[in-house]
This record gives sequence, structure tokens and C-alpha cells, in this order.
Amino acid sequence: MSDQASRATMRDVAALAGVSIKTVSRVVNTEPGVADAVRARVQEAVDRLDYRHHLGASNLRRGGGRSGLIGALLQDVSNSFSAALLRSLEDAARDRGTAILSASLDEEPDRERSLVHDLVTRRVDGLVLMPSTDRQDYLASEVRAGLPVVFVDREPRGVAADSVTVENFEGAQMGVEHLLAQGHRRIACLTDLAEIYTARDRRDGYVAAFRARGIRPDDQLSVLGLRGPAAAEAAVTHLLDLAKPPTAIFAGRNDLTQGAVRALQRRGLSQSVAIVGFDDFPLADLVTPALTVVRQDVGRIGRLTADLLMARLDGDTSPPQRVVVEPTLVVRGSGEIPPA
Amino acid sequence: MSDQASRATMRDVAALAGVSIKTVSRVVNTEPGVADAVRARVQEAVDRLDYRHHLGASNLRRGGGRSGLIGALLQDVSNSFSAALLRSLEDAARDRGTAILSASLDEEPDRERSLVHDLVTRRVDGLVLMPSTDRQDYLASEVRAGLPVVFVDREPRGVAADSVTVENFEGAQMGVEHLLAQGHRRIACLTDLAEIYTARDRRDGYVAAFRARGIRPDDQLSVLGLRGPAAAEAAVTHLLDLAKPPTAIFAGRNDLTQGAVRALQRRGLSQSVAIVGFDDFPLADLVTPALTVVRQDVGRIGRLTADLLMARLDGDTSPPQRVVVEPTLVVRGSGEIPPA
DNA sequence: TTGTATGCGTTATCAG
DNA sequence: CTGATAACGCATACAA
Repeated sequence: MSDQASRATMRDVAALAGVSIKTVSRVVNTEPGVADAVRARVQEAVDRLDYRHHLGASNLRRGGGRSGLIGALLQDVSNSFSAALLRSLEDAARDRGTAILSASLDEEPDRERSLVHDLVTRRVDGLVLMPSTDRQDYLASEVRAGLPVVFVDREPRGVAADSVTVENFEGAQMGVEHLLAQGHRRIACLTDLAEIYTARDRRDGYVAAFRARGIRPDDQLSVLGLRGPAAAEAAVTHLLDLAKPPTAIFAGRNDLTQGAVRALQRRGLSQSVAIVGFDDFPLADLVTPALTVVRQDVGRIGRLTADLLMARLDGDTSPPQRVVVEPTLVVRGSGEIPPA
Repeated sequence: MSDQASRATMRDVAALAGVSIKTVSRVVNTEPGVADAVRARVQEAVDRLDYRHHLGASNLRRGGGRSGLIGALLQDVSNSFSAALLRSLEDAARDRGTAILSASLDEEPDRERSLVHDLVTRRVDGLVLMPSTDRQDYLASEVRAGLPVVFVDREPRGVAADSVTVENFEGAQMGVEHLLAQGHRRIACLTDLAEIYTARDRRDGYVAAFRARGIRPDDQLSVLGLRGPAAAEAAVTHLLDLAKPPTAIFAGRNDLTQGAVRALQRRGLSQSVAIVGFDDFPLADLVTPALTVVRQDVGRIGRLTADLLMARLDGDTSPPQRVVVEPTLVVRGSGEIPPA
């Protein structure tokens, strides 16, 4: 009927049904204490006017100020890890009628701060954060004000909050030891900026694996600050051109693994240079040779994160928890290539 | 300080600063007409109390009822296509200070209806929908009430709305013709339920490619209703056991391609059975042989979708647009294997 | 069983 | 420049 009319309100419905606004409220919220005849009349008016409940207004008036919203600030919702995490959160939130506001941080600290501010402004009931900042002191006031925050993949610094992380150090050490055990000594190490929590830990794990055997890695073979597959591909290509090229590669994140594999394939070396990657990804088993990886169970991480947050939403005020998930080595072939 | 206190409101700030609530409002919204000294005093009170603006209340009072929210109902935010789409939307929305509520439909019609209802209840300003329903008549009242809706990947039925889709029929025909041109005749066709818009079109394109050459595909080689990689893997394994197995495979969606490849690898047939998949995905070039696919440019689709929605949000009331994107054939190897 | 008055946190209006 | 008052759409307390 109407053209660009705004939505009908309870008042409109009340007028059409010839009842008070409060009665409409009762019908809409399926509260008891309304005569069937009246209920039917109101319902009809609701249908006629295409009335839709206004959750925002409702929540405003209701005490507690719950919005039924949670925020999820992840690294990049289009990468498989963040995406799988988001999906886990969604599944956990669905039953509670909670919706999810998601956004990507791309490792940009400013974006994190501005997005957190935006979410607070929208009065999210809780927040899942995979931080891009080094420290999160700025969150203290929000936490103090009662905002439940759960960190994923990286531990909080400067603020007390729950976290679900992976044993990056141990995982990396395990992956690199797997290569060392087969006789590799010239093992390249690809990681992102040392400022990034996980990248630093994994790099340290790489070094520790050597140390445990009383040896040291060649510094020339460590490349830091790699921001994506293209950078990893270029770095590996360069390493292969060295006088003494690496016989194996440890890649500190799945996108770097992908870039490294691409470089090896272009050089026809995928069957002769071993590679172990941190973080599994779809199709890692279909590459030739199938990729040996240190796997972090994303589904589990997501579920644990959701559980922690939901418990907080339900009023759990126990001290912050640090949940740490152990990664596992998935042997598929690429990591079992012997040194030349 | 406080323990589980609720957020400070403008009233609290006003009291602490010794001004009226309206003055606080002016400062918070950086409106002109406030003396610098007063502004500073208010700002200090804001900081002291950790006051945060309440966007919901603000929007309620402001006319128009804009929430600064858009909803994105996609097939599954954890699959690469939906995830990339979500990211495109996010990038487009960021500049406008618009946040995104995302959810996965998993091809479940009921979930679509209930989630749309939920989003309307939250007063999203616009909606991006990759429908799981066959018809969307139920959306008519929302559209009439002024909710801008843009369909992605699948065209609307029963409601007038913008859409961005891919030429599924032509794309499938192109992919299958590519196989036919190399002499393949026993070409398997893997698709999801015929009820699904894209699946049906792609299946039709497969048949059309044969027809164009005056021949007919063997019905035995068409498998419908495949709901994921595992189903595709099982189906292909079964097909390979036929007396006259297929010499090539056309897979109607990227997850089905993955399942099919897995089946071929397990049988050691990946170098002897050709395969062309619909929809590219990360790492398709790293599989051996690299996968020949019909690619739909997700970034472009996402941008077009966002552009359409944003234009509507900005008041564009022109008739609904149907934007159709042409897929391209990406030749990489798997589709160029000749028949035995 | 139904309705009236009041307030959630904010902004618009208009007066001081 | 600043503030009192009403109102956004709805729910709670309390009457009737």
C-alpha cells in the first residue's frame, strides 16, 4: 500500500485493533492474560500493518541493557581460520538468539581500537577478539564496565580477560624437530612480523628445536615480516637461489605455506625440498606431495571460545581463564622428504 | 572502581560536569555552539566516567530509524565463496560506518525465514541474501516497507529486488564443452539438489553442451543432490566402479570438485581422468594436476553487490536491477587430460 | 483481563 | 551559548 512509509509501531496496531498499546505489547511478547478474542484482533492488525517488533527499543526499556549482539573481531574473515572460527561462534550463538557482528582487522591496530569502540557504542553483550594490537590496555575500561571479552589465538596483554590459544612454541618446535629428525639442517623459517604474538612464538619454537639438539639454525634462512602468500613465494624463490639453499622449509602460517609451495612447484622442487606448515587448511591433503602440517583444531578452538563467552554472558564472574590447545602433527608426505 | 556497574549515561556525565544533559549531547556529537571551557569540562567527565555513546538510543530518537547495520545471510560463512563475499561487503560498509550482521543458512529455508525476521526486528538498513528458499514471497512485505534487499548468487523469485548472479548455465556449458572438445563423451556431472537455483542451471548447462553437439549424456553419469565433499567423493568412487566409468568429470561446485579430486587421488586416477570444476578456490592451482575451473570473480560479485545495496541505502529508487557476471574458464591442466 | 503513567538513553524544539 | 521539556518505540509497575 504505502510507498516509503516507515514501519508501523505498536501505537498504530493498538489504534487499528481498538486496544491499548500495552495489550499489543502483551500479544507481541506472547504474554498471558489476554482474551483470545482480543489477541486475535491484535494479531490481525499486526498482520495488516506488517508490524515488526523493534528489538532496539524493546531492549532499551528492558533492564540490563542486553542487546543480543556479540562482536567478533578477527584477522580476516575471508581466510579459512577466521572464517571457521566465525562459523563456530555463530553456531554457538544461534541457540541463544544472539547475533554476530563481525569485522576484519588485517593486523591493523588502529582498526582494532576503532572497531572495538564502535561495538561498544552498539552495546554488544560480549566480544571475541583476535587482536592486532601488541597490548590491549585500552580495553580495561570496557572490561571494568562489565564487557566480557574472550581472546582467541593470541593472549591478552594489559587487560585481564579469558583466552583460547594454541601452543605455538611447542607446535613449531614439534614441526621443526620432525624435519631435524630426518637429517635436515638447512631449514628455512618463514614468519610474519615479530610483533605478532603467534609469529614470534613460532619463530622461537623453530630456534628451540635446533637448540634442543645443541645446534643453531643459519640466520640467513630465517625470513620475518612476511605478510602474505606472495611475500612467502618471493622469499622462498630467493632462498632457493642461495649458494647453499635450504633442504627443508618451516612455514609459520597457512598462507605462507601456500606461497612456499607455489615457489617450490614453479621450480619443480616440490618433491625434493621438504616442507612443514603451521596451521592446516582445506585441501592441504590434495597438494602433491600432500602437506605435512602442525594442525590447530579450529572447531575446538571456536567451541571453547564460544563456551567461555557464553558462560560470561550467563553471569560467570570467576577469574579469567587461559585455555591452551595443543596442536598435533599431521603427517602427509611433504614433511618426510629426506635431505638431498 | 565500580564492580558490575552499568554504563554511565549522559545524565551522569551532565551531573558530574555540572551542565545540562543537552550540553553533553552537543559535546558528544561534536556539535557547534558550546564554549570551549564547558566542552573541556564535559570531556573530562566523559573520560572520568568511561562514558560511551549509546548508538541504539541515539538512533531511536533520531528520525529515519537508521541503525547503521546491514545483514548478510550467506550459504556458509566458512566456505571460501561466502567468506570472500562477506569480506567484500565489509570493505564497502566500513567507510560508511556500517556494521555487518552475518549468518549462515546452510540451504535451510526455515533458517532463512527466521533469520530475516530476526534481522528486520533489529532494524537492519539493508540486506544481502544468498537465498536457501525456492521463492521469497515472504520478503514482499519487508521490501514494501522499504527494506533494500540485494540477492547474490541466486535470483529472487516472488519478490522484486536487485540481484548479482553468475551465468551458471553458460559457464557450465563452457566447462563441459571444453571436455567434449577433447573427445570426452563419458562425462560425469556432480551437482547439488535440483531445487537449488545454481545447481539446476549448471546441470542444465551440462546437458546443453551435449545437445549443442547433437548428442546426449549418459544419465547414469549424472549425480544430483550432493551436499558436500564427502558425498561427492563417494559418488565419484562409485562411478569409477561402473563397467564403463567416466573419462572426465564436471563438478558443479567447489566443494564437490574437492571431493571428486580426493576420490581420483585415492584411486590413483588424477592423471588419467579429466576434471573441470565450477567455481575457483584457493590452492586450486597447487593440486596436481592443477585444476581447470570455471571461475566466478568473487571480488567483483561482492563489489557489485555492495554497490547496489549502498546505492539503495542512499535513496536510489530506480527499478530493481539484475546484474549478471560472466564466468571465465581457467585452464590449468586437470581439464586437458585426453580420454583414455 | 485491560489500561495509565512513567522511564530506558538519547535528540529535537524552542525558550532563556 | 545553554537548558527545560517532549518524544522515539517499547516495557514495567501499578491501577482499574
